[in-house]
Amino acid sequence: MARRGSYAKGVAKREEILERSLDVIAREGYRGASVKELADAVGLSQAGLLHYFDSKEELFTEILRKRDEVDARAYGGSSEVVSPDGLRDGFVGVIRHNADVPGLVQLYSRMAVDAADTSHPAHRYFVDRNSALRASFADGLRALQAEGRLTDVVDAETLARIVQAVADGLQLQWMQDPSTDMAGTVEAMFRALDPSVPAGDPKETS
Amino acid sequence: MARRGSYAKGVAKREEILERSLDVIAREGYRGASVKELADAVGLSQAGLLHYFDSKEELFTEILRKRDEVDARAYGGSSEVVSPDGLRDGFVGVIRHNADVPGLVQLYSRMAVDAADTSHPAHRYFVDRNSALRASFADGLRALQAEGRLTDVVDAETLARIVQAVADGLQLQWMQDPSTDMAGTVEAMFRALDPSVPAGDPKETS
DNA sequence: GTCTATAAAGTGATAGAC
DNA sequence: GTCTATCACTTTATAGAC
Repeated sequence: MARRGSYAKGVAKREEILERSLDVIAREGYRGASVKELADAVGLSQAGLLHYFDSKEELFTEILRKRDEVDARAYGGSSEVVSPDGLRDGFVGVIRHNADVPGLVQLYSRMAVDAADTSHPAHRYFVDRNSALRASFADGLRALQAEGRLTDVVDAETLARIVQAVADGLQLQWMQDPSTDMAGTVEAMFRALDPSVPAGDPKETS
Repeated sequence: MARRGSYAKGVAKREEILERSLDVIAREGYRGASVKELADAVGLSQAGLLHYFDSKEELFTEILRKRDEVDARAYGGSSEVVSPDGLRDGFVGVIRHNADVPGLVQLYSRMAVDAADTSHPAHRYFVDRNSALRASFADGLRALQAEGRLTDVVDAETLARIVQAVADGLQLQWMQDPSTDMAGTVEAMFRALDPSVPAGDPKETS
């Protein structure tokens, strides 16, 4: 950001790098990859890649941002006003999709841990993203509560926090054991929190 | 493990190292600490510390094990047969305690990500621990279901998975923003899943 | 804009003295 | 059992050629 190469061409190349990086990491995985590894995969030298980013940490933070951008386009969860069901389905859709891109899940989780440090470039990214995400969830969940399809024993903000925690926590479980059904479990959670579902007939998860 | 120094004295020293490590990491935090840093903190040279462990990864895995051992003793969640309420309260107790040991939360989360790799020494630790934990949860949750204090719309195994995910996911949120009320949110979750709680009077979280 | 080359600082692990 | 010393690498970042 704010680098002198921020002219049209440089920006385009930057975007291209981020998109290629997403692709490569999604396919080939991320295990604390070095700048050099990513550079090789992207077809640049290490120095050539870092020409576009101030540091490794900034580079990987931007990759996460780009991923959100792509996901938002594909699953429409961010800018538009959508129905509560649309938001819920988009959320589940992203989770289902995540099972196909293990490297990105790993990158996200790893960065989430590293960014606990307030001086990490991704710290602000996570804080902002999480609160925006939760606010958006809370709106959708409030609407579901109003329709009687979600418990109102707990306020929507707290439920949003819980929903987000489930999604992140399931990723950790899934990384250890890829047979974990992330999307199915999230759907089960919504069912469990839906007072309009009749008791006593536990449905199968998958 | 299985090192020739497995005589009484060596074992005792090993235990002492692990306990000191827990203490130091809990207090001073863990940000991908090196063996040397930990060695200094524990009062040994790097080589002196590694004399007791085969590798860095094994060392940190053992620290996690020791932590479970300590927590199990303090919050009695593992070996004994306890009431469903005891198990639930122990669980919430551990979570409340975790807010006082940020370094351990960070170590745990970091290792959970790294151990996604099946060849990581902690991989088996996490797989075993998670399934044991979930089995234990499932038992307790089943009992709660039988008493009508927990939804039976979803089977106990899946609920156990959800509960674990919430705990792990909240840790990530809390690391980014320490004002996150992990224990309170978990309690809210149990309330939200309790069909005997009357609707319509959302209680405050904390 | 991209490269090669290199700096500067770690890392985990091991050999060997004591 | 613990230390010092050192090995063999790897890492990010930067300087400077082209």
